[in-house]
Amino acid sequence: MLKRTHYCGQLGLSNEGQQVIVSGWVNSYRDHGNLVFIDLRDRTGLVQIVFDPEKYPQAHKDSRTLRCEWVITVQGSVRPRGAGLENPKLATGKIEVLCGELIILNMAKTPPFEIDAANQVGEEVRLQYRYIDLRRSVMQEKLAVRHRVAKITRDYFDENGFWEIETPMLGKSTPEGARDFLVPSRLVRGAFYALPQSPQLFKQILMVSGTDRYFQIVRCFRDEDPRADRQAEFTQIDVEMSFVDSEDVMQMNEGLIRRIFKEVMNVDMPNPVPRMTYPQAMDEYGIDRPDMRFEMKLRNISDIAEKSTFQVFTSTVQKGGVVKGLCAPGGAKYSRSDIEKTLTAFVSDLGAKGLAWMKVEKDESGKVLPKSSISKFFTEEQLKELMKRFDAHEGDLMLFVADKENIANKALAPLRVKLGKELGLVKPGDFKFVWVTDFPLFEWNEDEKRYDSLHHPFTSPVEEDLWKLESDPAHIRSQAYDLVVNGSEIGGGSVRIHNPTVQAKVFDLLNISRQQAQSRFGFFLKALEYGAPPHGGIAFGLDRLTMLLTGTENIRDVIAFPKTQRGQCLMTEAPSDVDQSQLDELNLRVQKHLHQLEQEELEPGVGPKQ
RNA sequence: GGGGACGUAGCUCAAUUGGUUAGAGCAUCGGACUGUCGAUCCGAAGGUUGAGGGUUCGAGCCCCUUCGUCCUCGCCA
Repeated sequence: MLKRTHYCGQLGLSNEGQQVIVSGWVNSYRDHGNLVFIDLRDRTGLVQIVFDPEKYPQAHKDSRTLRCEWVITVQGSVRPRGAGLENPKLATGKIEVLCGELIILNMAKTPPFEIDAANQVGEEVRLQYRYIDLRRSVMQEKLAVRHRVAKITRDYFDENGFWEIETPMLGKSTPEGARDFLVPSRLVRGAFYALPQSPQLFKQILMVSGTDRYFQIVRCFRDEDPRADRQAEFTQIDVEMSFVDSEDVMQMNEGLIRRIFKEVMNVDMPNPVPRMTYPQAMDEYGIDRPDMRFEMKLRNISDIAEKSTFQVFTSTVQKGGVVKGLCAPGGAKYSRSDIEKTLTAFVSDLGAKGLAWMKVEKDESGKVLPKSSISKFFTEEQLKELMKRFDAHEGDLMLFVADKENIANKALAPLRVKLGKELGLVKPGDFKFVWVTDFPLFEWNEDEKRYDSLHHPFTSPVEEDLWKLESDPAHIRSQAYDLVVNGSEIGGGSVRIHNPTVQAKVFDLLNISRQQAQSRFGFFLKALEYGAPPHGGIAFGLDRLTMLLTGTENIRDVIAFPKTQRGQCLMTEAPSDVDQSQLDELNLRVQKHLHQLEQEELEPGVGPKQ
């Protein structure tokens, strides 16, 4: 076998005159009857191979049979291309390899799509033939970035005294949080493992174990419906530290992100990273993960709205709701139908009952005032006050939602981001980092008439709020923190409860009985009683981080073998039926749906689609 | 579970109001060609219009069911 001496993309003028051996896939071929040209591809890039019948007739003859995606090895000499023959589109375009010996290692069927045009090919086909899709340089770059992030993570934590410790994949199901993926046990009949939603309790127990500093790049599983930026199977950079407060955890871990952005993107993350409290984030951005790349902050105008004669506003405020809005700079260019069709539809999909609007324009007398069908319900004084509240100028568009505060926020936050992008307020290549802190420990669950953890039940309250556990749980702040980049939460964590008494009180408030707590988390509560150090940690979403670093909005782009929205792998066709004998061993029986049975009746002997 | 978009040749897309034999580009196959680089030129082949049912003289198009992909709400401690 001819052993490779160089990667295709590495060759350049410095190799002039050298005998080289390169291997890879035929990216394209151009047969002139006389000369034959091949662009050969490996993961580093392309290089042009020339086959000259006068110099190497055998290689030339063989080269005429080559087709795209065949796998070949070429031995030849590097030579500069003549004047005017260089290809500026190719990194190796100043040279070419004159082939002396061609070895065809493998032929290939015609690929289902052209690799160079794959960015226009439907994702379904790309996922079916993922091995071909991944040959593209853009995909290989994403894989490389992901690798770089993992490598930097391991180096960084190693340098700081962390150990990478694996935790079980086959774990115990707990009813809290997301739906579990279950794995039936063969040896314990009728019992199930759950795949981990995160290694949360294990990493805390590792702190009790005296491990002191732990990290893991770990696969997690949550059986919930996917979105563009999440799927059921994902990867966390999971971290935990002992004898620390939240400042220690934030500083240590922003150091990791700082290094990643510097080394991968050459982006300097500010030091220190700006902080924002949860109340401020909700107030000004309507969401706990504010996109700080542009202003356009939300403003509460309930006080002004209350004084108007616009009933939608006044009645909302009287019922305890709010009138909140934003001012889109230059937004007056939206036509009335843009606003009332597109923007109103956008917010009503998010639960808002309507969207009030005012364009800031010059009237006949030259006065710049908000104008719309509802401006007549406001005095000129009030209109001016509105403009002042938003610092609005001529040509701006003010938009308002009147509703319960959480609904107004839920509608306005995505609207703000949509408008920010549409109005070009987001600069490409801009990264804005912020730590969001001071989350409430609980949120009230109206349906269940109890409190829910905002983060998770092991999050520690802020010490000076501890006394409120009995009297005022709704206003306890937690020692939790989220790192947000460009409106995307890339990591979150907290200082944990290490006191069994406090942990028990929290379970009480979550309406988890002592007995339930014992059966679900007994092993963990027991561990806390045997000398738990104060500890805290964080987890980063490796997939989302890689998305930011590669500039994609699709999580499947940064996962080598992703799943579709129904959790299927189109390449392997998982999940699939299993043999009856496997089910028997596990003591499982599968109940078929009616339409499945009907189909089998129609086509005897044909099972459901695999 | 709800809402939306889509599904026509290997790929990306056309196809008038429901009307003749469903077209084009790229890819593929054959041929030509002395330096191309998304080569070019000539020619050929390629279709159960995702599947099933219905309406109709007639369905890619209308209706129903179903399968699949994507986006989204719910969900995601």
